[in-house]
Amino acid sequence: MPPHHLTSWFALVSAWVVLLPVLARLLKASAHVPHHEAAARAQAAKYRGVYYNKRNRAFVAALHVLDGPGYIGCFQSAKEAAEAYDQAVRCRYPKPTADHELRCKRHLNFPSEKEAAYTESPEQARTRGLKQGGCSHRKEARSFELLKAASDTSPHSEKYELERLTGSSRADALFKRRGSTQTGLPIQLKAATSQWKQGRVFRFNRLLGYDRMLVVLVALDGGHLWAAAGEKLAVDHLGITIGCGSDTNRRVENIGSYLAACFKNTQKFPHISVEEAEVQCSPNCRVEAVAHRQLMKLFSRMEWSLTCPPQHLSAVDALLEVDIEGPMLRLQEKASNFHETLGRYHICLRKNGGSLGPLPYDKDDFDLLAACILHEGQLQGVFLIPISELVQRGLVASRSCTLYLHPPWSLPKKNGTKQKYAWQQEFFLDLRTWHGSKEVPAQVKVHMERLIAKATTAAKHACMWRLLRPPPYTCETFGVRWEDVKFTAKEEESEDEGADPPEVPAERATEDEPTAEATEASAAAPSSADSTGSPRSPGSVSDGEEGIDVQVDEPSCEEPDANPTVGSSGDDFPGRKGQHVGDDDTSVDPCVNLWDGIRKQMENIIIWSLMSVVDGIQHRKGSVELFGYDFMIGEAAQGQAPDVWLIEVNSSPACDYSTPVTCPLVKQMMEDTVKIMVDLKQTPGAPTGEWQLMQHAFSKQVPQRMGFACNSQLEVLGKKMKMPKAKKKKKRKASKKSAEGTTAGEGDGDEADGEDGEGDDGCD
DNA sequence: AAAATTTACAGGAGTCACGA
DNA sequence: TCGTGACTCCTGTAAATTTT
Repeated sequence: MPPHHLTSWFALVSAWVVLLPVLARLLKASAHVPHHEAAARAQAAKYRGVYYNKRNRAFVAALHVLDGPGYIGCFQSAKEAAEAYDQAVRCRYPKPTADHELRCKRHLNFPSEKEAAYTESPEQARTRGLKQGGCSHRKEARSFELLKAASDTSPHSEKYELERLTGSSRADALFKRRGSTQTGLPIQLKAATSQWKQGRVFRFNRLLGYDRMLVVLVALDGGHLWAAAGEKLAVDHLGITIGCGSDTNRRVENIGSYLAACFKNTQKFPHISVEEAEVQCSPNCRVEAVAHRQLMKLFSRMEWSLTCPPQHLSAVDALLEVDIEGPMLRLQEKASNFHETLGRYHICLRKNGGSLGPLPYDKDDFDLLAACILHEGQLQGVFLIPISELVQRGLVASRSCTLYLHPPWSLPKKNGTKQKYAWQQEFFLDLRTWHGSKEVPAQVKVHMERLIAKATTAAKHACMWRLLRPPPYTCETFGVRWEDVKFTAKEEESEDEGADPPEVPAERATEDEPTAEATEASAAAPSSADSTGSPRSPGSVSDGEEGIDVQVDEPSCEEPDANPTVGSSGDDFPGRKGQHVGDDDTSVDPCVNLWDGIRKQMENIIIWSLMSVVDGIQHRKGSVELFGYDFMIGEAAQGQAPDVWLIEVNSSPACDYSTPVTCPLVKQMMEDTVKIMVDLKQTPGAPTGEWQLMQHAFSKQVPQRMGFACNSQLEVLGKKMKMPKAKKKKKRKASKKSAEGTTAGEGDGDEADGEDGEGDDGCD
């Protein structure tokens, strides 16, 4: 036997010697599992939510959700358990629930043909994707807010402050001396919402790897804080049950003092700088974090403010405020290191599309792309490209693609490609000579101002409404969850089919189908009674005295018709402005404020519509009526306000929470109505919330009519005039004679006229 | 009830096929 | 052979689901 064969033989034998004990253990283990149990497990594995319980020798069906253990029951066969699981899924996520169809398709063991055939629309997929994708950012922000709020109440807050670090940094926050730019105590934040019943258990994951760092565990929905040194957390995941040892051993009541104590213990918690914290984050995220910080520094040198959006939006990484009164530019930040082998920089232009995978950006997703290019952690330059430019070049809004960036020192080698990317040079800022110093080179400064002005103009002219900030209140403001309060069409149908269908206004049937296309605006207007004469519905409010007639026909309407409160202010929400363009900004064309025109038209429509029915309204003391106006806004011609069209007016409009958007609006409206009905009556000048007094020029022209509608005391003074009988008879005889030659109808009309004339005479 | 695992997401970096 | 662009991979996170 040749020597090399001998070697192979020995290798084979030694491999078997090593493998045999392993095989023996495996065989022993498999022999230990009874055949029937293995078969049962295989049966259970066929179905979702079904497990084999060897102790009971039964199949367990379980649907575990956040608010309960989810045990369904034990069954003799796996199929029975699977059917029970399906039933539980259908109960847990009934039809009106969001994602019902998708859950049925994905989760049911035996979906119907219709359920199996369900396909998610792109909008639904994207909404779902954003809901999941954005949650981590929201959690991170929320946990920092909670920690900051807790530490700010401490007396130590005068001396120390918490600084939030960029999202991907390994440390989430630095606790440092107030105003200091030096190092601080690195804090890793971990957030969790309660699991199980009564919010008693909080589960934190991925706790390892934070040595020499203070780990703070935040209970998002309980407000509790726990803290421990990173190295003391010897487990990767930790469940904390309120009241148990896991809670009491780590709970920190006075976080301010605790942080200050940790801050002083530099041996245990070595201080680090912001830059050091960034270096500790993952390589992928580090690029982005480093770029963001340097970009922020660059913009601060220009006295511009770069902030994180208040709510995480998938396509918006930061908000750039160039001017306090100016619009806010929504930035999509990208960063790239130089690719050594390929000799280029590149970024991916795509966004999360839920189950549909990556999607291209939409033309309204952001205003400005800030693509940073780095080398060894230093910002070499940045491309500031308005989204309109990207749209024009087919890089967004049509497909998701990779954008290859070519700064002047890394131009493509081929002439054709060089030409293809030549357009990028216009949007490039060379920052190689800047080095983060206080003075930005003058040439760069001028170029940057020009680029930002260009993006600002494009953004302002693209769509005015995007620049409006959302109302300052959401469902959370009122401490409610949309899932708990939402009103569904099904519920309404069942209600409508109930006791008195005739009393439900006809408009109700159509009003709760919100259309995304139609811009809906609701306005309340005063009235002394329901013009339809229908009984009061929950939409009506009563104050026990006069109605809210102050809104239209107060004598103060005699103010000049140029009263600016009518639609010109644009600040219908606190802190929300129409985002007027700074007049002094000569480099940018002033943007047309479309909202003022829209609002003026809406108010005119409201006034005219009420004027047209004012005669038919009967006053009812102590009552007011709420009207809901539906408007549609047409397309605006260049530089002109768009036409506003009235769709319908609903008396006693539905005040249910038909959408997550209307839910907080209705709640706010209810609260503010009380301010008008109670507060304003008791204290003149009291705040009225979102309600604004409509002082319309037109109301001046018909003071008597409006006064009549609002229960003014109309009284006829004087005494009845007695008409001479003979004269009257003559007149009647004369009219009788003339009536013989005419039709009976005409005669009736004359008689009526005569009576009217009599009345008029009396009045005179 | 608790622990473990899977899923889904975003982001930059890397790979590979194609064509000039 | 090299430049280009589409596609995949890797990492980190929290939520959801599965298993014990």
